[in-house]
Amino acid sequence: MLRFHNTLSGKIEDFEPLEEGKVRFYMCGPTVWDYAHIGNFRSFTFADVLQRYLRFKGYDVNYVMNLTDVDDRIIKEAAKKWITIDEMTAPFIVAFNEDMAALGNQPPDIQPRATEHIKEMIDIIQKLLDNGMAYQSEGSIYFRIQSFPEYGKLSKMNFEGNIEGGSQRIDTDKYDKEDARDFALWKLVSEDESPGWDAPFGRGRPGWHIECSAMSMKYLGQTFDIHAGGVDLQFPHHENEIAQSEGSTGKLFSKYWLHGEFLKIDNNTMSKSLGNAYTFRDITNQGFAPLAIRYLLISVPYRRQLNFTFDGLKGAETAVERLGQFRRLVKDAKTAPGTDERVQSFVRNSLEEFERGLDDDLNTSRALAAIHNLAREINTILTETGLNEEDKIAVLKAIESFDSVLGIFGEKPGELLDADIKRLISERKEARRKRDFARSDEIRDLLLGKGIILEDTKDGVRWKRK
RNA sequence: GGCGGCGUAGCCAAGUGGUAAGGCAGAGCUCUGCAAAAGCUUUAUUCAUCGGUUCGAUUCCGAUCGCCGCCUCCA
Repeated sequence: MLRFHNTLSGKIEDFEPLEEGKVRFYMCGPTVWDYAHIGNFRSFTFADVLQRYLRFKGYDVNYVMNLTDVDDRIIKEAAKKWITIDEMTAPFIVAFNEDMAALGNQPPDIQPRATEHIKEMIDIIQKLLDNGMAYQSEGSIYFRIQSFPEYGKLSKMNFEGNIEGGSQRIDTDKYDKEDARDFALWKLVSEDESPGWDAPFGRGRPGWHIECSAMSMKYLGQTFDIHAGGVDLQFPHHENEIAQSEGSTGKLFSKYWLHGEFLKIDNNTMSKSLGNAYTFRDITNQGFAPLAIRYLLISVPYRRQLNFTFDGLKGAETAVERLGQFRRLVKDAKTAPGTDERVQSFVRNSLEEFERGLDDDLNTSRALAAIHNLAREINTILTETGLNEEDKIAVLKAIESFDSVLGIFGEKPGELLDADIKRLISERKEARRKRDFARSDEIRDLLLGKGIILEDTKDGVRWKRK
């Protein structure tokens, strides 16, 4: 039974989708005005693991991740450069999707863009105006928080005490709002100002939060199963989404809310001023494999902060190599017919433990431990007695199951060797047979220079790329 | 100031009211022409500190210290 920590209740809950066998899942995507940093990619990678795991469990999943392509920063940047919003965001959208693919994250079923859903936003705002939950002030439209008593149910913040006694004062005079907490749904822009969209309540542009309400409900319905995002979005973004959506429909917005923690870098805050707000590209440019980054990002369960270090990344690289190697060893293993109950039970146990781990609020640490334990056990058998045919099939099937969810075994060993290299390998084999080790080593060095590492095993020579 | 999270071996970390998963690094061994790979063994009388509850706490409660996040704009 799959269980999640639901931010809404603050508790671990059994997962029961609204509709049998179907899961409607919305993930808050990136703001495409800059390269996303590695903390964001951790959230997106967990969304991917969740999405994959739901499918693994047999659910029919509709997975939506939006692109935020309109906000004040984008508008200002675009204006500064005298380009349109589309021109401004296009390279970052391309880069984001490239990075996601490199990280092994599957594309969402739908990737809607805010700028293409202005009409849906206007409709929601109109409903809120009609039912008195929004008001116009100086041309802009604000959400009236007083009209939504449940405000704060997600972030569980005590606004009363905070505003009066806290050190964080809100200067109400600064705004033309009835209540300091009220937030903008629609911001007035003048006729000549760009960009702007015409709405029955005046030309303007959307506030930040309204886009996710509009896009999630359009593609998933007024009530859907899972809404996820990074912790940074919990307040105010998600709190406001709930207010707008439930205010306009009168129905529950999302049943489960999941929030992924960011990371610490060397036990420190990740921040631009400290110079450690790495983007995915910063890290791959240092030569680290995307697969190792993926492994590191999911090596700690999503609700815990991961301490990101380059030492840890090197460790992840080794671990990932070992797993890929494990699959290759099993695949290449010569087998005897038949089956061994001991192996079959190793496989069963590790699959069970893998699922138990992921069922437990997506505990990827547990799932990884199950995989490593199987790898060790099978490796032992491989060197000591060898695998039987049916056991080999079972092990490979288990690996495919693990990989379909976590995606950490890397690519299948390719048959990318060109004829030249193949010829050299067979020449070396012949040299070794004649015990001409000088020539043998010469060839090995030659291939090493081409980035091919040769290893002699009892089943023959094996190669891998550097 | 308010709210929340965390502090487990050299490093990254899982976990539980009954005595510590997994990974990386290190050490020893097996195998090997050499190397590599792989395997095996090994590495926390102890889970920030101090009290309390309990037959028993790393796990529950309280305090202290340290780290991280949110509470303001913009997303």
